[in-house]
Amino acid sequence: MRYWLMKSEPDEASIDHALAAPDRTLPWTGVRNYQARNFMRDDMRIGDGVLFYHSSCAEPGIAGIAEVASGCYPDPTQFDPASPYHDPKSTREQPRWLLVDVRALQKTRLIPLPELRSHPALAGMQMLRRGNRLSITTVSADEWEFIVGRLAQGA
DNA sequence: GCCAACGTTGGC
DNA sequence: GCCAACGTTGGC
Repeated sequence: MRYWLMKSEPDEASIDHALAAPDRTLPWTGVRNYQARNFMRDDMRIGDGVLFYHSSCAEPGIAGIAEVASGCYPDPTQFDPASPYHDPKSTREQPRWLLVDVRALQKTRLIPLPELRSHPALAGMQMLRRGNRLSITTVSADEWEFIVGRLAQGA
């Protein structure tokens, strides 16, 4: 069992959107970075824990807990010329981009980015590293325990 | 809107 | 393969 942090812009897909979706599950469309794709392809397993992070918004931070709900499969938006995620270099025979389904488990209180940075226990978090832009990053078991078991209380 | 940091592209 | 130019991310 591994743990992940996945960024989403709440205007597009917030924790509330996920909780309101059928089976509380959203296809995680739009990943267009090879390292993030490879995490989904090579390392994610169904049932892995996910910290649902809101980015590019007024208050960025962790907004909920989720889980990986499917194996990876081609992201259909890459084939859609009308989609902002369209990739003309991708074909159905050889798709470049993959996604997994993510099932929301619970909304937490919003745990803001500055609060995450303030905890020495989280100093090594991949997403807190300087200049990090990856939309999917790894979370250690200790970091998961600290965030889910401590910071997320009082939701 | 600014800008630091990083990834990708493409000419050579 | 190098690397400059360009595009994107994302916090502030």
